[in-house]
Amino acid sequence: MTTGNYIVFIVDDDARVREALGELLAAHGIKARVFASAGEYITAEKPDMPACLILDVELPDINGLDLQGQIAEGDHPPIVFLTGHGDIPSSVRAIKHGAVDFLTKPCDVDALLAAIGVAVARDKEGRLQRAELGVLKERYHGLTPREREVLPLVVSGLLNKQAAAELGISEVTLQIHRRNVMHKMAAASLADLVRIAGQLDIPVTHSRMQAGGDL
Amino acid sequence: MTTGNYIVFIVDDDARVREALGELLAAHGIKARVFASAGEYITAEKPDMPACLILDVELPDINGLDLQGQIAEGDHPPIVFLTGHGDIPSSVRAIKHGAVDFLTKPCDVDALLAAIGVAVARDKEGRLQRAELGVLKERYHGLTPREREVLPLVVSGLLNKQAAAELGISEVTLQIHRRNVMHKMAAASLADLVRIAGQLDIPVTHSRMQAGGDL
DNA sequence: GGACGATGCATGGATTTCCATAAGTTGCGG
DNA sequence: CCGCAACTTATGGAAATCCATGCATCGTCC
Repeated sequence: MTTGNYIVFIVDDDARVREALGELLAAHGIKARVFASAGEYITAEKPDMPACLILDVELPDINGLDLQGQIAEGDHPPIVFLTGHGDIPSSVRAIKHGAVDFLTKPCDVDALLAAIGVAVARDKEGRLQRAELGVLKERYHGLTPREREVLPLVVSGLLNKQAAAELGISEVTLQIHRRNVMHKMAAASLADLVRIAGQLDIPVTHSRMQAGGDL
Repeated sequence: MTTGNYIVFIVDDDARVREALGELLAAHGIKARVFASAGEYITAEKPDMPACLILDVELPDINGLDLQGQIAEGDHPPIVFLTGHGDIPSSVRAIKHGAVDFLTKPCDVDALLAAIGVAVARDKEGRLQRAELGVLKERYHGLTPREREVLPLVVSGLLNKQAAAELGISEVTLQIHRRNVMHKMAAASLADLVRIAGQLDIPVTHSRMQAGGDL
């Protein structure tokens, strides 16, 4: 097992719960940081590392489920709900929105630790994904407007000739744009570029359909 | 709104519930078919159309959640759980495993109808996806063993020369295989073939990395 | 044995892509 | 005004791909 290089955020309005959870995790060598309210959690400076959020549903300022919805937009650690007065609709909503688990107090320690493990693993995976995608987006950002027009045509499978006609420029010019795109996107081949474009959700605007070559 | 061309399967051991649900759906012009047990549902001949499965957790033969696990392997309609004695862990497990909703009796009619709507929409989408993927798999199945070796090399971005060397055959022969693959897979371009290979989860075994052409 | 499909190789030409070199316009900011 | 970035075009040769035609071997099935 790799070193547990991660942190667990705990948001609960009950000081005793915060203390108990903190000690429990500390006893297992897990770094933790507690917050008494949603607002406190949101405004706090959080370290940039794999994490997991243990969230109570009943909070003094806003509902835990609503907090889940609010932070759903940006990057946020996977959530494990831990509540004393949970009901089925809440749990359903929580899981539907991506929560790792929905536990009720008092909860099984093993179940909690397992949920934390899953959440952290998911976060690590997610962070890797976001990092990779971030690199691609950065490269895409470095393209000139014209190059951003060329890219979808190329990955659609158009010939240089056809793509050039589409843009109303000469084939030679398009070839240069295409070359620049390949370089800037660090694609080793057209196949690579197609996959990169797929990850960036670049739509296939034109396709080179001709004869219906069925089997 | 398109015509409601779908059917709702109801699995519940309580005859009164079956009857009530059947009438409720009939009153809304929704086709339904009832089953008294999981086994009855599994063995029954079910029409091939968009559907949705309303499932009770407590069944005479096996647990509803276990049934969900069993049919998870193959194609099955999205599940809406409807139970009288639900608990949070059950609901969490159900949703985690892909159930559309987890409702408790007596349940809100609107909620049930909404869940059915979501489930049917999801099934329609899923059927489309499976149909497309099925066509691709069929085409892939039509490839010869050698062609199935050539495909991953080609979509990895290797030059014909390199791919040929990889297989220990001449470049000419590889070109022929490549051509056949394109035809059989009905790919209009290499870009197309790369996307198709992606849908078929064909791994990129070799890549043509050379100079680290960073920005 | 013969038909058939899979695999293999070759030649040759048309098309396309890849690459470098050279050079022109436009528009913006220092 | 000068530099710079973006966009544009041209020429020319090397490399790769696309395509057709022809042919050989091997194993299987009828």
